[in-house]
Amino acid sequence: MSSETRERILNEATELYLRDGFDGFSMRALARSVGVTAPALYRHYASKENVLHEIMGEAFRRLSNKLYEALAEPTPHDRFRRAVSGYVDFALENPRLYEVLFVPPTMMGEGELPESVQAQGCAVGQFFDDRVRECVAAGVLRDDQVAPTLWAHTHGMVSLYLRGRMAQRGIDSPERFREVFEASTTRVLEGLGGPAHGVEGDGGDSDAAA
Amino acid sequence: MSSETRERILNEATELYLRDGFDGFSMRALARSVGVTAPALYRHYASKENVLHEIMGEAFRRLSNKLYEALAEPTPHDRFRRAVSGYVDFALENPRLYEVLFVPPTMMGEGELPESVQAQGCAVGQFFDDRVRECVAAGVLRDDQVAPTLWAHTHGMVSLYLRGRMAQRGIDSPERFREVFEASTTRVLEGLGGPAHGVEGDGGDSDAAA
DNA sequence: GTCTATAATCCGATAGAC
DNA sequence: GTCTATCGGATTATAGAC
Repeated sequence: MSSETRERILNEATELYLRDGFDGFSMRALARSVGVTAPALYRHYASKENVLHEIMGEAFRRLSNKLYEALAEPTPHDRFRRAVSGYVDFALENPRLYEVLFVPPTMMGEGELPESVQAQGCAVGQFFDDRVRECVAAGVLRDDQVAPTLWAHTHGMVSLYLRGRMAQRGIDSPERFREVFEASTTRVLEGLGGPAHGVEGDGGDSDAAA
Repeated sequence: MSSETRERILNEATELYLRDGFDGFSMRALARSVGVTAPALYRHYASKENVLHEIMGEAFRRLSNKLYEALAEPTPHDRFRRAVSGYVDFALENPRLYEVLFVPPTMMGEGELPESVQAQGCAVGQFFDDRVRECVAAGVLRDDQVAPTLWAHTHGMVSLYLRGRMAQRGIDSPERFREVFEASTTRVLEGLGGPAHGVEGDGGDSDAAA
């Protein structure tokens, strides 16, 4: 069946990318891994760029699965915090998959992203928007404009750490990074809302403190 | 002279990268631009990877020059805000130079960065640390732990915008982005310190509000 | 010492036979 | 769907001319 082969190719492609990185990834090596010759791949994927886009889609899918675990938590605040920590977990445990999510268009070819992949990217953004909206409704966050702020802070911290740009400050291990990240997030959250400042959690909706 | 040729090669390499991006960059095209044959380049640079590292160094140098303009401002707070806005200006006006600063190691080859380039990266971080420390001394910011927080927020916002990850929220023009970024930064700063919350600016040290 | 010329090796992608 | 054969182009090393 066609989609079966496609799937096997994508699995091998993902593993190959995870093992050898971006510049070790070639259609010929992929063909060797799959056990066919290179031209056969073009029956399933239009181009190398196309395969890379699908790897990106796969990465989004895995990230989404990780994020959805947060929905098991009981309160909006817990769901939000677990979504953020799940996001960081994913990035630290799968740095290459995380990197491919934000690769500059310059490096993946000039072509547009397939709609399906773009939709998966939007879904991740939407997930955070929903978590934030929940928190706003519960009085934990001040307003729903903070979603980009919080996402940017999280992505920025992870991104700078993964590129070793924090080693100069002694932040050179995952453990140390988590400490710094938690502290930074708490700092940002305290300012961004919660009963401490703007919103009175008079209803006493349980999960107030960071 | 040797270093003269090296410099000319680097200039051409930077222009070529700016024009054609990462995957349009090749040693052959570079040689054509310079006016020599490809193998001649290897007398001056050990590899393509080496040239890319030097482009990264050049990008850091230009960013530093932009940042240093902030030192012309009179107060710590003004210097800090202008450093941040200069940082954003640089990123929006030179998106490809900004991208090369944070390119994943996976995509530039496995080799380590030259020490000189790494030092230039540290210098940028140090510059922000200094601006923050100044602000702490002036009572504008609460403590100097916020430097990574602010840098991460700034880099995260810029990075997500440049990758089109904010278009889904209608943030698809530089003007709109600047609005959102300013609002987000102000939000973060209000929480992170200043007379409004933690620190009383009783001395009334002039530059208090964002 | 600096550059050129040649060549080995790999890559992406296509055409056409089975 | 897969193969063989092949094209055009890229990186990189080596050998030799100025």
